[in-house]
Amino acid sequence: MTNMKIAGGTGDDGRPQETRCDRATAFILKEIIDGRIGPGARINEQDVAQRLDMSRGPVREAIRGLSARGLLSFEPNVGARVVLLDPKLIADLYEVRAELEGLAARNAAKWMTEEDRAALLDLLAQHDLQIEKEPLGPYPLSSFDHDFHTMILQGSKNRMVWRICGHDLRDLLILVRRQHSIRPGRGRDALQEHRQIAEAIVKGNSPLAELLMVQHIEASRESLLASLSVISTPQRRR
Amino acid sequence: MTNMKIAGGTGDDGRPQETRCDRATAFILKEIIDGRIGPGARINEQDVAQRLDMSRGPVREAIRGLSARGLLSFEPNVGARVVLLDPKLIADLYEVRAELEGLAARNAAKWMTEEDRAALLDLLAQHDLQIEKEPLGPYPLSSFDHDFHTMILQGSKNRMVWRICGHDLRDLLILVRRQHSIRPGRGRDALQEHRQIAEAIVKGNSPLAELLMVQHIEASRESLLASLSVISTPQRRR
DNA sequence: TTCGGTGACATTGTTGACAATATGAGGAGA
DNA sequence: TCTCCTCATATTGTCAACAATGTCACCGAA
Repeated sequence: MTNMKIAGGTGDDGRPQETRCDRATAFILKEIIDGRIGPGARINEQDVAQRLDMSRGPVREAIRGLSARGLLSFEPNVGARVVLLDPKLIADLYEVRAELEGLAARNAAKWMTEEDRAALLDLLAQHDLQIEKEPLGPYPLSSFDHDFHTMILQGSKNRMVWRICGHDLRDLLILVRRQHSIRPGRGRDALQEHRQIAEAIVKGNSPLAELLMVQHIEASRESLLASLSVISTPQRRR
Repeated sequence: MTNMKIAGGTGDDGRPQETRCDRATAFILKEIIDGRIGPGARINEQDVAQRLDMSRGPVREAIRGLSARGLLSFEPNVGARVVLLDPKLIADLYEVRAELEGLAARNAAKWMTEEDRAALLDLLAQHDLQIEKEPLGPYPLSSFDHDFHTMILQGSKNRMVWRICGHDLRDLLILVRRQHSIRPGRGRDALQEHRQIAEAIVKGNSPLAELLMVQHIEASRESLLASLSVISTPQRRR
C-alpha cells in the first residue's frame, strides 16, 4: 500500500537527491530542537517511521548518524535518547567553543577577503537597524547572532573549525538554549561585543579579535550558567 | 542458511552487547587505518557484509556513523568513500588540534589528581626505558605518544575536548599518518618535548603547559607537512 | 577516430517480516 | 505490604528480497 515510492528521484529540479534517511535526520533534529522530545527522552523508531511514512531502516540510519554527532546517546538493545546536558558538560562545551571561535576570529582577521569584511559590516548595520526599529522584539537577534558567528567561522577559511563549530557544536548549543530559556538582556551587550569584534577583524588586528571573541563567548556562558541555577529536572517523556 | 543468529546475546560474559553494527564500524575503521582501502576508495556495502557474514543493514548503519564522524564522505545513490585529506585540510586539522590540546594541557595542569600526575610520570619513565633498550626500534613510540596525549586529554576533565580530540580528530590523525609515511627522527625530539610538558603539568604551571603543548603539536605538524611534499596521488581502488 | 546513445550489470535505497532483547504488569509467597 | 518470579507486550536487531539509481562496456553514426 505505502510501498509506492514518492516519485522522487532525480525529478525535474536539480536537487542532489534527498534520501529518506536525510528526511528522518532533519525530522528528528527538528523534534529535538523544537523541544518536542525533551532531554533524556527515548526516540521510538517505529513512531518516527510511521509519522514520516517510511520503514524503520532509514530511521535507524539517521539515529546512528545523530548518535555519532553527539546529539543522541545510544545504548544497544535499548535505544537512543536525546543527550543529557548536565551543567558541567555545558561549561565544557563553552570552553571548547571559546577556544575554537577565538581561533576562528584570529584567522578571520588574517584571511577574510574584502568582500567578506564588507558583508560582515553590512550584517552589523542590518542588526543595528533591526534593534532601532524594534528595540525589544522577541528574539530577532538570535538569527543575527547565528549569522555573525557563521560569517567569522567561514571567514577563518579553516574547514575543520567550521565542521566542528558550525555543525556539531552548533546543534548542541541550540539544544542547550532550548532546554534552558535564554535570559533576555544579553542581546544589547552581545551586539556591542559583536561590533567590537567585527572592527578588530576588519582592521586585521587578529590578537585583539581573538581576545574579544573569547571574552564574548565567556560572557555568553556566564549569562547562560546564571539562568541555569533554576535547572529543569531531566524529563523523560511518557 | 546463514539466518541463524550467533547465539550471541547476553552470553556468559558481562559484555555490554556488541551489536553487528559495532563490528562493522570497527571493521571498516580497521580497513581504513591499516591502509587496505586507500583514500578516496569506495566502500562496498555488499562486500563488507559478506566478509563479516552479516546483511547490509548493519553495514549501512556503520557507514552512516562513520560519515557523520567525518571519516567517510557520503554521496546519495553513489556510496561512501574514504575521506580525501588534502594538505590544507591537514593543516587545518593540526591547527584545531594545537588549540584544543593546548586547552587540555592547561586544564590538566589545574585539575589532574595526584594519581593522574604519578601515572603521567610513570608513562614517561617507561618510555625512557623503552628508548634506552631499543634506541631505533620501528615505532614503539607511536603507542607511547598516543598514551601520553590520551592521559592529558583525560586529565583535563573536559569531556568535550576528550570527545573531539580523543575520538574524532584522533581517527583522522591516524588516517593522515598512515596515508603519508611518518618521517623518523621525530621520536627523539617528541620525547624531550613530552618530558617538558609533563613537568609543567605536574608542577601545575598551566600557562607553560599550554604553550609547550601548542609548540609540540606545531612541531609535529611541520614534521608531517615537510614529508608531505612528496605527496601520494589520491588513489581509487579498483 | 570520436561522439553519443543504449542496454546489461553492479550498487545503493527501501521495505516487511521475523528473532532477540528489554520492559513492565500481575500474581505467588513470605 | 513487600519482594521476587513469570509472562505478555513493546521495542530493537537482523535479514532477504525488491525497487531505483548509477556505471560502464558496447555499438552505430558522423
